[in-house]
Amino acid sequence: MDGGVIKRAGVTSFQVAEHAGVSQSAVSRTFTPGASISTKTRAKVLMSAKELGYRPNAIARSLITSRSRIIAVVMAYLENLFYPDVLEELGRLLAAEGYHLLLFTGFMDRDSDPVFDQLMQYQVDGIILASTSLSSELSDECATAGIPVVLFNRTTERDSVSSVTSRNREGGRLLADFLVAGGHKSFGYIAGIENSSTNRDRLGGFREQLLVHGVDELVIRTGNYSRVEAQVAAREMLSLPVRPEAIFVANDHMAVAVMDVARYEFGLSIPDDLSIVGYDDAGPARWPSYGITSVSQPVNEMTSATVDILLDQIHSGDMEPLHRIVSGELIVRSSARQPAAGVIEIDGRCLYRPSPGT
Amino acid sequence: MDGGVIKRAGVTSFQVAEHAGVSQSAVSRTFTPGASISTKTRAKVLMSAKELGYRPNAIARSLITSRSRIIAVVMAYLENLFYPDVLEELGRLLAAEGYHLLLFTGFMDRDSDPVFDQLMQYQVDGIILASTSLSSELSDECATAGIPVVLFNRTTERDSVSSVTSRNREGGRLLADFLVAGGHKSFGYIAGIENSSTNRDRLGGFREQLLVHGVDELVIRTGNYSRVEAQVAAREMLSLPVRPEAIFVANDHMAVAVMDVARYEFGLSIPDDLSIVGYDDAGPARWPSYGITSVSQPVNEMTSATVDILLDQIHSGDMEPLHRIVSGELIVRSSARQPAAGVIEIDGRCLYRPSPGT
DNA sequence: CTGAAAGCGCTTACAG
DNA sequence: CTGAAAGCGCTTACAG
Repeated sequence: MDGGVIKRAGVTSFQVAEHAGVSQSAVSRTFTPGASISTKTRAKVLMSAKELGYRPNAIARSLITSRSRIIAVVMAYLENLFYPDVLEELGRLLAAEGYHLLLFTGFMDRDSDPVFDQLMQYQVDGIILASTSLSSELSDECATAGIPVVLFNRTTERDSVSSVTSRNREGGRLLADFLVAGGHKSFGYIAGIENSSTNRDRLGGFREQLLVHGVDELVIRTGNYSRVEAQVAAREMLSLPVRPEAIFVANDHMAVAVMDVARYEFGLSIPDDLSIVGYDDAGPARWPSYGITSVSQPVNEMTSATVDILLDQIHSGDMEPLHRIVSGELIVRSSARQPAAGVIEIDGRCLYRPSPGT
Repeated sequence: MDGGVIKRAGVTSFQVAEHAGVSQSAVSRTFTPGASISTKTRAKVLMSAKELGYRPNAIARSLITSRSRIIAVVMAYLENLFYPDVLEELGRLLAAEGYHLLLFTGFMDRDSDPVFDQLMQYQVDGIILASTSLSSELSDECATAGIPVVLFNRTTERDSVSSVTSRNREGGRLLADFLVAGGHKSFGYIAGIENSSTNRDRLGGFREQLLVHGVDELVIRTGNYSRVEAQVAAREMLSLPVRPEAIFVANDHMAVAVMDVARYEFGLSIPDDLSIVGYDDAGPARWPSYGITSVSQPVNEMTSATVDILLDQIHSGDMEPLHRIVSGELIVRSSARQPAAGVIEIDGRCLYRPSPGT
């Protein structure tokens, strides 16, 4: 099946031991931090190792220690720059702790069950699921096996996995406040994947707070966090006999597509003819040609919380699920009409922080 | 050092064998495609395996076969959407062949030597280096060890590693033709990393062909393929007493930043006041708010060439370096003034293909 | 087709 | 501190 597969010969600890005139154990101890070995023996081994080009075989080590130092990262899709950002940061954090990252992608709009077998076969020490989930059975299996799982930017009612999210509901509320304060009267929402927790919470908060302001109408179309579907959704919404004055697009990735449809297919000027707000504060939102007013999801905070939880659980063996929720800010840029009050500047960023009671 | 590390107990082939009343060898053969095993035995094993929740241990398999089925992918940076695209496609292609992807990032502007040890310890079967390289010694070490290395979107004079690139020199030439035909008289170039082959070739071709057209002046600033540095370079170039009429930015990722500086810091209208062309045909180039005229680097062709070379060499053991060069197209959009002739539409894409001899 | 056995390259009690 | 030895969970000649 594999055609002719050629075996490679590597230098082993036995060869180094022989060359250095010590036992194989001594070689192993030299490369095991904290093992008891004299400086002299260690030096001899190190010399021989260098001369022979020896490198410990991590696979053999994994087999005996039952620890691979590999973390599986399953990322639904990379099309949205938010995720490459997250991925790069996760890589950095894991590398700093001596862990390696086995990447699986392409699970947009469905759970990660199809790769579960693969990653379990590789004896990964932990699993990070970004924008994707796992069936209950598989989650439970991980818990039983003592393999921690952290959902990133998604959460679940089930209790066997941890999660790291931001305050999506508050974010949705804040955007409603912002748009109402900006004088808008009619509203649209372009949804992400409908049963994702992010989408539910952002929409929930938005709608809830609109209601507080006495608005009970909201036009909804679904973009499933996909660029192409968001375009379709935008075309539909903008073709309505009465088009909403302001649209909340469930993430910046889709908001970019929606802005382009509004500008180049409908000839609308943003924010004069139409206000658009997004979510994530992802790369393109910060590029002036889009300049999207957006609620941030702090990548650094979210990734380090993820890695913290994961490594803590690996080291403690305690599988008690943790749910960390971080706070974002409403970053004000040029894609939506601004309210008269509440926009303040901090560290060069414009934030919307309405004073309580207004 | 690791705190208390808890060992996990997994189901082994021995347990399955016992449960099924067969030998451990039979269990192994059941999970080895092509191994000689009777349908009946196989069925028994499969039942027991399912009942016990057995999964072959890929780490143990790797140790005995000297094949990890892991490919290391070292990617300089993910900030440029071209690379996440490439990464997703590589993941798809490798998964289809039963390989897994160990990701290393963060090697912008330098070679990948720092992670070399890590990836060798994991006994990877092959290495893909995207926009980064390896020192000669390490490249040679891979060749000796029989581990194929493919450079993606970078090439080298050294002969011990393979490479996949596009016709960067031709691309540079074509852009010169395009801009000259568009009536521009003065030109700028915002460079990528100066000693990268992509930068050298794009600039070389561009300059060469400008010369053919009798233009020997070219203003150059360096952006090192970084967004921030490209902004600085753009500010400098646009502040010149006589600003170039057309700028070739060495990739689309930087071109986006340059356009925003031109538009929002210098109040220039594109392409009326300034023409900009880029390279890659990366995501944002296709977004109408940028609409960058750009030479494409076909992701699918380049990634499949990369995986083909790698897997061929893994299976054949033949380390003879291969250099595959694929062709791109000049995709015409709205960021640069168009020539009167030579722009044609094919499959809904506007391409620049000057008829020979004009 | 099947099983007993050797061995992949390590770590880690155990005894000294 | 050091070495001999067991064993991690598999694959694969080898003999039947």
